[in-house]
Amino acid sequence: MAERVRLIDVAREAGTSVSTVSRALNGSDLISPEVVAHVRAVAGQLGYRADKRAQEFKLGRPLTVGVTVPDLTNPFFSEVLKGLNASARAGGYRLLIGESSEDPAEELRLVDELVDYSGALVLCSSRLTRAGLEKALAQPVPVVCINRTVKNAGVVAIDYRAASRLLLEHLTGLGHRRVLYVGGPATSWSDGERRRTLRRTARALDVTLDEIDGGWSGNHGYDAGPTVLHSRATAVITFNDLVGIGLLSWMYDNGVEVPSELSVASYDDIPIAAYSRPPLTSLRNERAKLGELAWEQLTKRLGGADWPAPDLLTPELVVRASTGPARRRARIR
Amino acid sequence: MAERVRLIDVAREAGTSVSTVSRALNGSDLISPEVVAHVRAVAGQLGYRADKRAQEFKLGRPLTVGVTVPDLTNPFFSEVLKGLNASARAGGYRLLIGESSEDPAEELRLVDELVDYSGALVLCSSRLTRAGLEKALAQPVPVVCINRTVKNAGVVAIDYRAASRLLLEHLTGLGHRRVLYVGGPATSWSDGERRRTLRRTARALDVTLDEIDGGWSGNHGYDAGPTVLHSRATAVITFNDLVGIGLLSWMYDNGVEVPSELSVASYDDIPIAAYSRPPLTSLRNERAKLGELAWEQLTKRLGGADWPAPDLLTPELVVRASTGPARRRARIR
DNA sequence: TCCTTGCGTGCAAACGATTGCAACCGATCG
DNA sequence: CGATCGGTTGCAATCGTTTGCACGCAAGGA
Repeated sequence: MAERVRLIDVAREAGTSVSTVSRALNGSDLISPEVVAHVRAVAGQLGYRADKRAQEFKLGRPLTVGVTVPDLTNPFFSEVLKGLNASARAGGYRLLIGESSEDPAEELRLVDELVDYSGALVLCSSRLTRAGLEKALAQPVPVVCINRTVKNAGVVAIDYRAASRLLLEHLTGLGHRRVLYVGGPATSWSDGERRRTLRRTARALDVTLDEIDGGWSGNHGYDAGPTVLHSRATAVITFNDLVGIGLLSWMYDNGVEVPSELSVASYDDIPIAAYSRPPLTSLRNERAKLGELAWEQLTKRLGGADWPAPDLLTPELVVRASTGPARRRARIR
Repeated sequence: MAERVRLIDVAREAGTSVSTVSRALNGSDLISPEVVAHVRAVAGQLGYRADKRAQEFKLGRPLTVGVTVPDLTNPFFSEVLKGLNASARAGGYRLLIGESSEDPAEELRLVDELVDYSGALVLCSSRLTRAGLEKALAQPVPVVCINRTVKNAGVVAIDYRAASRLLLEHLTGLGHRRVLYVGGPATSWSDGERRRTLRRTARALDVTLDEIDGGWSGNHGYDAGPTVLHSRATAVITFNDLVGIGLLSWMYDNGVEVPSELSVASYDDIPIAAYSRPPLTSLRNERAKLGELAWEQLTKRLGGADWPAPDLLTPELVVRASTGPARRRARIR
């Protein structure tokens, strides 16, 4: 811990004025090379670091992007953040991260707070109500939504239509005709999309689709075990891998063989999905890319352009051992 | 997206001066209640929001805490961040998060950058070299290290001595006399601590301890499978749960029964550990609490006090099905 | 020699908020 | 009726940096 060195200290030491120092350090061209060298040397020696707060303050625009995520501990969001963070930093911006704990009210509070510090907002899998979202969009900064489509904002999302089709076609290919969807958080737009596209595709493929409510974590999946068992479905699709892994765990504890008695597949393909038992069939999506695209949209918008068209990312099905041929008849216990 | 409302706009609208508005909004006591009410009303109606950058700039100290973590996608770090974030926000600070991707050089770069914006630094499981750490501590802001002990800084860490003892006593209680440790990243201080304390405790308990190198993720554990199998150990301790789950997965793929043929235990107890197959015996630690304690140390220090004594958190062993009685003889294949 | 030209430099004004200090007001007291 | 005082309010300085503008000075042309 030492004292901060300011521009004026460098100026004094270099025997010149603050403006000269500023220009020398910022590489203005209307200044002599020798002075630049000298000032640079003095600044380096004194360990001068520009006060970014003062700098940004003067320059006007905040070089910060506020981001909200429902849950920091979910690998899906961490990886989106990873991608966004990398891109934003490369563009000279930094991230201010807020976690809403899956709570719409808290998310609204976060938006309200982040906007005070940020020049732009990214809402990742926003759990906001329609009205809340309107309010967020009314803020004096551009907003990008990841995994939620909305007007007057940037949109980057996973193509759930393609996703659901991949899943269901894989399952029908294995002979499944009755599929159960274990849902996610009620406030999740992406859960809604998954349901909508699954229904639609199921109709097209002549598959019977049942749905139950679930949640976003392992225990939600585990708790769904009994209901799943008593359903007449031969295959289950879970909201995400954590739910899927929880469900697999219940099946294991209760002696249900996967996939011979029941197939399980899921969305997201987080890394640990490859190491569940059996390894989970899941939809791989480029999460980091979601973050990168969000940043791209933002830069375009900050550059003065209109919002570009939504970016849709098509996932890829990773088939593992948790899905297999359907049994001819429903399980009987 | 609307125009920003400034203090002067409110002043004009309320027919008063900026100082009065400022005082009214900040609750100064030398101002008449009616004016306060009026100004508040006008400000609210205009949707005034103080420019935090200007505010902080004027006030001098940055209300930001910079944090580095090796890997955002590791649930351990996400939860530490969760705790730290909650405490810091309650204290009026916000978090600037940097991810080093387990790379010491990148971490150093991050520290360098974060310090420009932050009034304090928290290094979470710092992978910095000794020299790098010295450099970080020379920055003009207070620094707290989570899971790394160091002088002239705040320290919050898990009590690995107690942790290792809990693990080894559990295993010896089950009759294991030969234990293998599958290690973590070479740059990890906590891996060093785990090794050191395991060795020491093993000696005390008269257990033979072997060690191999591993890593921090599921595939590191999976890849360690063959080596583990050919070792003569009857029990394995892994660097963390991800490694443990990866190892379990290999054992499953290769027909090794856990725990009858091999016991597996681990550090951290991330949520998904309960849903591996078999569920993983692991050391639960209060990760969020690590973040909270880090904040506490920081506030004390920012308040002018010296660094308090290091906080050590004792973990709790959660026994699940991945550990069981040792076989009488080493596995033969 | 004087005036232009142009480069290099410094002065001072911003950015938006906070705050010490002085000014002002009405009321009370001598 | 004038001085004093407590309670409110506004003026202006300030935080550290950037930048428009004006100034100084040397060189070159008339």
